[in-house]
Amino acid sequence: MQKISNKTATIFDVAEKAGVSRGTVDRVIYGRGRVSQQTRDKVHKAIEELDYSPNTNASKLASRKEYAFSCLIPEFRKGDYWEEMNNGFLAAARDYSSYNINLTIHHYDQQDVDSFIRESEAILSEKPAGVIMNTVFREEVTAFCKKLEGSGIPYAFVDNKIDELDYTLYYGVDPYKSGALGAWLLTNRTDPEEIALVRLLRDPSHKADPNRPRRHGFSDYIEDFFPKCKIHTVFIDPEKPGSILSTLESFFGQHPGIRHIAMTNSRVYLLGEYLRKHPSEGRIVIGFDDLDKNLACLKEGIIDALVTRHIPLQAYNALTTFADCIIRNRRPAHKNHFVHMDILTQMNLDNY
Amino acid sequence: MQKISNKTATIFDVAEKAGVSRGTVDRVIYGRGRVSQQTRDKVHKAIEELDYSPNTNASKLASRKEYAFSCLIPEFRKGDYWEEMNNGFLAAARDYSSYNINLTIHHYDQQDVDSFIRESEAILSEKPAGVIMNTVFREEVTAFCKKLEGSGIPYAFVDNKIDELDYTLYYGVDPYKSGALGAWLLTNRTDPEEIALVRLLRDPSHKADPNRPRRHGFSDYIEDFFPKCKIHTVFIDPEKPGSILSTLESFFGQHPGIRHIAMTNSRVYLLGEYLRKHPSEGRIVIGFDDLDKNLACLKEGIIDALVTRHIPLQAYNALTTFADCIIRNRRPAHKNHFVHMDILTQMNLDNY
DNA sequence: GTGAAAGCGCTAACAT
DNA sequence: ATGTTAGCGCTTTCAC
Repeated sequence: MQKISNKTATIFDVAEKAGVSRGTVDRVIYGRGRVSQQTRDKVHKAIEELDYSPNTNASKLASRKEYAFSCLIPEFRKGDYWEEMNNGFLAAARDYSSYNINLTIHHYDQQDVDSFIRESEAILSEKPAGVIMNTVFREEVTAFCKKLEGSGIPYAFVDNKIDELDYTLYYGVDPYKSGALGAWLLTNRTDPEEIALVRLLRDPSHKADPNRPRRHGFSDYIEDFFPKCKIHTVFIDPEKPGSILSTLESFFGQHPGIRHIAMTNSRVYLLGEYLRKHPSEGRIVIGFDDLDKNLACLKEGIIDALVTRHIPLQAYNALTTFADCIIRNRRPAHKNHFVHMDILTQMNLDNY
Repeated sequence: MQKISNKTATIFDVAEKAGVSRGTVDRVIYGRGRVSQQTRDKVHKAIEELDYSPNTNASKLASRKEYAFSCLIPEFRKGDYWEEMNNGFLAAARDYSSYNINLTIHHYDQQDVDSFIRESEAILSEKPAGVIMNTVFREEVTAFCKKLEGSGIPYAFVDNKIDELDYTLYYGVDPYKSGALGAWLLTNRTDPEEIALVRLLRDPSHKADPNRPRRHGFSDYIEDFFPKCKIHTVFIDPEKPGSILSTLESFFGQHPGIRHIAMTNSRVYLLGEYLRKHPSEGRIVIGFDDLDKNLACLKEGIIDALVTRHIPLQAYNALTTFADCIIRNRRPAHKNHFVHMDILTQMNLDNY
């Protein structure tokens, strides 16, 4: 029999033991003011001896300082990947509202660098307590981050990152590994001779290619394990949904031997119409991310597996962890928080 | 651009708007006392109009009532399944200590019904605010729950449940489905002709067989999809680790054609020695639950996949959700909380 | 550099 | 049946 009860020490106990006031203990813990080294030591000693840890409820309740966070992510349409992210941020902001957090989410057009620059300038003028963003435009993100550093504003990355920068926190999967996992799933059942990698046609002028690491993880895996396998790339145009079916019919007409199909972006559901119209025994289709439309395809049985993680949860955790760091004036326990990748199939689709 | 800020209404605002005192609002919200229907309506109206929701930080902080929870689960050795569960409960109790929760965990011997009865009697005499347990001994659990109902003590199940009983909450996977998922994983790569199902030899007198539903899910799947496949059962004795290797060598010596091996309990790591000593190309081994030892086998590559979920998290969520219900005097949003089943392979083992 | 004290929003015991 | 009020443990402003 084990008993857990709960007479935890309070800040008052620490103050008493250290022979100082509660205010001083608070200063020591969070580095909120100048405290003499001597008092600092006494307080740390008392904390240790009492095994004190702050009551977060009281802390949140009493905290009256306002923290403004800015978020800079791609704009989206209903059901898109970034809508899920957005929802996660909103949920975090709501749940942390008792911490006096407010969040401003800025959206930019992934096809338009200028929109990114415009929004990032807007954020700078807001002087937020912290910024959280993804890193599609490498160069511009770097420039923005340097400015943030200049203003002493900490920033965090979600989904992808730029290793060279001094970010506070990263939350996301290892994209390269996720690509490899997708390749494994695709080839687990049967060895591939030819693979179709379906990609999204994007405006050739735009500079972002956020899925590159994942794609490389995918193709490296295939090259390593199936060196004789040929990967065919076919582009479909998400802006012209009506064209997708015929593009695919024409492509697969020319490559009748392909049984393995993958899409390394989040929109494998775009294949739905084609797959439904051309059922094929022994064909395997994999995709990424748990968009509702993707899950529906999985359920329907026209795609076989998804590599994903809880998107909103990732955003939620990123913001709350980042906020905790800033409020507590701390660095995070882990700077890089790699998120576990889930494998989703028809067999374990429920309750996700 | 979206802005989320946070001027949430307080209980004071609600009281003012409804023209009553804060105490009354509290009574209405949590049904803590007698309030006239008229005031009740006024308060509900004010809550609605202000979109009020209680500040949980303040709530937890102010709550001084003590809640004693009792937990009744199997005893365990280091690294066992139930140790993980136990850890989850402990973590929940710690995190909720500011809610004045204390937890008493009772352990019984899964081989010994009497120990279960003894511990359950002890719990009854403790008169806890709630009891959380698993349901290995169907009959005795039922009797115990009836007594709890008689004393007005709510109870929750983890891991498995007895549908007929009036439990407050259940947290766990659908065990039947988890078995089917295991079977799918086992047979995904190659069709099986013969399967070895390795089971634990247990004292024949003991009444518990907690893995039966999972085993049935497993075998039903195989029968459905591979009707010609023969499932061989072999028992190993976990109490005599030294005997396992020879048992398996003898068994597989007699069945040299077997390439598919499954264990539907949590201890697939017990096969480690045999698998390591007898490597075999094209053999597939699957197991259940993310015990550290199982994960090590997965990493080593001697087993191929695990079906699992975050065990401590499941316990954690079960206790915290249950406690919330009791403290708030509410029923849970979902009585049955089916947990998602994760597929773990070498490819997505990291960061789990 | 440090202490004192007024809240934060809520609960629960005590009044009425 | 409803109002009043003293805390819960912490933050933060204001004094010194």
